[in-house]
Amino acid sequence: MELSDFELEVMQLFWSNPESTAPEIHQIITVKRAVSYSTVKTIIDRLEKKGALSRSRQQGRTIFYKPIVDRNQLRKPMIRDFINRVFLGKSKPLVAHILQEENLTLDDISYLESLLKERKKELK
Amino acid sequence: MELSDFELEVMQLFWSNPESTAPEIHQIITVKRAVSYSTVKTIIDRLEKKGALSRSRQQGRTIFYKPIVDRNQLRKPMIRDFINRVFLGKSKPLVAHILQEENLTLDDISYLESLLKERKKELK
DNA sequence: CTTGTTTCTCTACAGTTGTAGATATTAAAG
DNA sequence: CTTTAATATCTACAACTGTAGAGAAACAAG
Repeated sequence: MELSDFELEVMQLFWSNPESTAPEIHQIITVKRAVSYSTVKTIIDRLEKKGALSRSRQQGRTIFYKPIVDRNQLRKPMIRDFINRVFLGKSKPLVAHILQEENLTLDDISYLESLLKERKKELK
Repeated sequence: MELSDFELEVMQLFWSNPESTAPEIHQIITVKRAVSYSTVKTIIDRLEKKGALSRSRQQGRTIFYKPIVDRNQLRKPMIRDFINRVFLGKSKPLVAHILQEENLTLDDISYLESLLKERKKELK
């Protein structure tokens, strides 16, 4: 499933708030930046057409939508694609960059260390 | 600097082969998939217009281009952007996914472990 | 009921992207 | 020199994307 930036942004909101309406999503986005209701509704329509959302129920005129595709399911190919495009397919430099440049708490680090330990065990 | 997928693909080739010509780049891409010379040249023209490439010299009719923007310099905002779009700004789940799902050698793991150790030292 | 408000539907449009043909121009080959 | 091959330039176009207005339809309020 191919999603544009804005489509993905809207999907994120649906994943965080399943069973939402177009006005609600519009409301949330409006807090951060100005965008008209029409625009948001258009994106939702496109997501519906792409099969990423579906109508779950209706209250008066108002339509409730819910995500069809799973967040983690989408993330997987997106990560692979990103690594391919930006890092020539090699994941190590991406991880290295993040470990060096991005904010991580001590807890994060411990957790990631434990993941590495796991992987190491499997490989040996 | 905003680059499309294809533009990025071409830039990758220039980063790997600085001082290349349009026919050369076309040649390389053609090995993997069919695309006409025109198409490739259009992308190169756009990259030049965006200031990502510049003409370095000419041999007869043939123009040599070289990358202006730096690969790592571009990667940085792209990673941030990706984390924002796909992971709501949190880098841990991205790293976690890669550590669990992507191919890593024992050497990769040791290296990443050492990076984590570094970060830990700084945080304490 | 009438009127204002909310929400939906439909249509539109400009910018970007991937795609490539037509044409011009130069270099190479004979 | 003429012909051929290589390269560059210019133009075009359909699909996708972000953007939103106009109008319809239905609900809420008086």
